[in-house]
Amino acid sequence: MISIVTWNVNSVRPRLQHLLNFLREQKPDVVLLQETKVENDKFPTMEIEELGYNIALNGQKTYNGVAILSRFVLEDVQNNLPNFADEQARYIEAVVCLKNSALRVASVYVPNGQDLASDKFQYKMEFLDKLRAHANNLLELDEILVLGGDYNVAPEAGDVFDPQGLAGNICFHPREREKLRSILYLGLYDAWRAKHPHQHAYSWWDYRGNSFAQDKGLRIDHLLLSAKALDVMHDCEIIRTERERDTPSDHAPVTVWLE
DNA sequence: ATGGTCGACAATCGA
Repeated sequence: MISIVTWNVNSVRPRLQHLLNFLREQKPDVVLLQETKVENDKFPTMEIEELGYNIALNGQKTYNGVAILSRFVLEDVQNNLPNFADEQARYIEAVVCLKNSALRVASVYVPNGQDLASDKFQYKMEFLDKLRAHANNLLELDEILVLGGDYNVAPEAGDVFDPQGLAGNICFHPREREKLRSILYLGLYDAWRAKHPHQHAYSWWDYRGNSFAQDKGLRIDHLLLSAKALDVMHDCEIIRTERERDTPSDHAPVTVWLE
């Protein structure tokens, strides 16, 4: 059994103790981090390596930044989508070398988009288009593939606390949901939803307005699995307890276990 | 009622 986690940590440095405790307690095999908000030479590499992890980084100052932590050797590390000259560090991909097979993973940080009138929304649409094109190429390899990350899109009504009230809002707008579906229709599967067809649960809660206490959240952090990965999925859970801690990230980790 | 709360960074900006 191997476990793969996606977690938007909202800056790795103030979250380091939470992250190290998570690694010690849960002992995940692979961790896909988003919003590390730090350049590579300032990433807490030593502390994480001491716990037995290999690290691949695509860091950036102040904003964005993604990383892969792995108990197994990482090969073929790819920073940024190969078909998209992006100045923002939002994508890193690698092959995880298992004993008798290989697994390809990516950590994805889809732009937030701000609001529909913003040019940041156009950038979000373009990023999702480029991610779709690259995912289509990856699927041709017919591998065990896990594209984990903060997609900043809640797929369906059951993934938001107020589907009517949020219908036109960023992260739940029909245009974003359509783009996410276009990626899923390539043959990728939302691991958590596959395991919990009828449940309502969230992975992100705004710091503002006491949102977590009222469970006013969105499920925007996803582990998208190729068919071969879904075939061997054992479980998938949102680790809500991480959001309950003092000074948490606004996102909870999501873990998938593969046999 | 464009508020509210974080993080980075040093006055606002992004989320």
